[in-house]
Amino acid sequence: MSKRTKISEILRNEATGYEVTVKGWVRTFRNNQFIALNDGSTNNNIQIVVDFENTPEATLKRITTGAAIGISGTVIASQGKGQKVEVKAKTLEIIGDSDPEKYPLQPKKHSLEFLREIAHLRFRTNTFGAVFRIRHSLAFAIHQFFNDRGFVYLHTPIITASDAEGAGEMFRVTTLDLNNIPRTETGEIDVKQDFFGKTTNLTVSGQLEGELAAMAFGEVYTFGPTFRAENSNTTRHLAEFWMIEPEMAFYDLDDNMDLAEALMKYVIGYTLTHNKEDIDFLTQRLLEEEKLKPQTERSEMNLLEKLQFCLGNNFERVTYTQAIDILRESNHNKKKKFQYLIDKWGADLQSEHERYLVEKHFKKPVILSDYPKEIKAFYMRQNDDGTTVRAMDILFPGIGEMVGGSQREERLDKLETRMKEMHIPTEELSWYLDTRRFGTCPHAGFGLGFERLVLFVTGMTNIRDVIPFPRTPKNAEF
RNA sequence: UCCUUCUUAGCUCAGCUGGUUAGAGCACAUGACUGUUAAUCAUGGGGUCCCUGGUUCGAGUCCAGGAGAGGGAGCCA
Repeated sequence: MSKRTKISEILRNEATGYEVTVKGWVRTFRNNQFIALNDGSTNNNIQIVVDFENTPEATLKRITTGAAIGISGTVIASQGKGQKVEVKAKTLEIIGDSDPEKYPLQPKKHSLEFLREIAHLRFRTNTFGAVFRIRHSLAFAIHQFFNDRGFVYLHTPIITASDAEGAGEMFRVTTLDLNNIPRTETGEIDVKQDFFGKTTNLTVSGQLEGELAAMAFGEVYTFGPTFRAENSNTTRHLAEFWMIEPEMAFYDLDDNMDLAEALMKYVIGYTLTHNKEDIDFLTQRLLEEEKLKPQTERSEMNLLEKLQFCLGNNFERVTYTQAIDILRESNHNKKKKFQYLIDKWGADLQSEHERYLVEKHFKKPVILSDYPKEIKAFYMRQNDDGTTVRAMDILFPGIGEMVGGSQREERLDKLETRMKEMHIPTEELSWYLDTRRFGTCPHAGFGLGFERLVLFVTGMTNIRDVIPFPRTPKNAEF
């Protein structure tokens, strides 16, 4: 068989009367005659019409759900109603059999939980086909966005020796024999004998390294895997996830917010034009799912409307202090409907509060800024009030924190003082402090959780369904 | 890690106050039909009722412990 044509191409141009070769995987085989074939180029299948009267019985029996087949034939206008064009098969080759008794996917609706257990096959379903094509588009659009603006894509290390970032529990990296750990005279693990001669971990953030490069290139971004050994079992946490971390010299917090908002809108807009079919499919899928819910729990907007709304409206920008006032004055708080009632300034917001602000009060993405310094990291720039820092979180409906960022403290004395207050070893991070010693400047950056972005754009609700092979506590399958 | 719900056929699920042979739809097999859209119709095979222990004449059902999964919380992206 010759070079194959992608199904997306045949369906897109709708032309007829020409010869093609298509290859893909059988979704269903109806009436001993009609194959719904999918090759992953689009969620839509192409209908193959088999001349069953002139095809060996043994071959027909091998056209089963999941089998890989190749067909050469003519693209013709379809006599049926479900599609405009179809391929009338001249030759049909079974490339890879699929035992229908053992193949777990059936032409029916499967639960997401079941598909998660067969993550190696779930790409072959409509839902996951759409999700992972969108995931690809979002990744591509992110690079496009930054490249268009002259940012340098920086690869920060995955193995790191600094454990001073305080961004959560880390995965230890070692080549020591765990059954026979070398000890020092005092009984501690002798890390000098380990591969790097010191304690090393998987990265929890590329931010500190990103800042170093920003002090040379002006604007950089990272996009890579990130690892957190937290024992989190939620629909929005993974032990291994992908994060985008831009870092920009000569930016203040407002510039930072502008960039983050522009990025989000650009990549969402990109998928709306390049993944229209997949988004339409997911929108439909969600609508059907919502039919099962009581009226009151249904969303006001469908997925497509939600994404369009997000593009057409500015994100609401409020300070932490304003947010506390809104929450405190809300009927929800007065009627004591919050599990944690808002009384005094300074407490960290619970996710019920964030959800109230985003989903009930503003009904759109919200950028919260200027948090109390006690609940934020050491590197954030201190405001003149002495109590808040130039931090910002972008909260999205249904997802919560999608972006966390800040203007960085560029003043060496202030930074060192804060590090000492928070017991961050300054000697170990001397290389980081060098940026403040040699040509320091105002700068800012943020971290965007890639899977959370994919969650929002696809309308999926569990983060394990938007990464091919999720790593979570007690689970590293595939 | 905490709270909570769940675990019955390949999948989705029913199984009442404990009762004798555990059901349905889909899938699968066989046959019929042959322009079907998750094709249809007929027939058929298919079960460690998550595991361990207990209560009872009798446990899918009740109790205890364990494992796994879902949802919520904390932590965060």
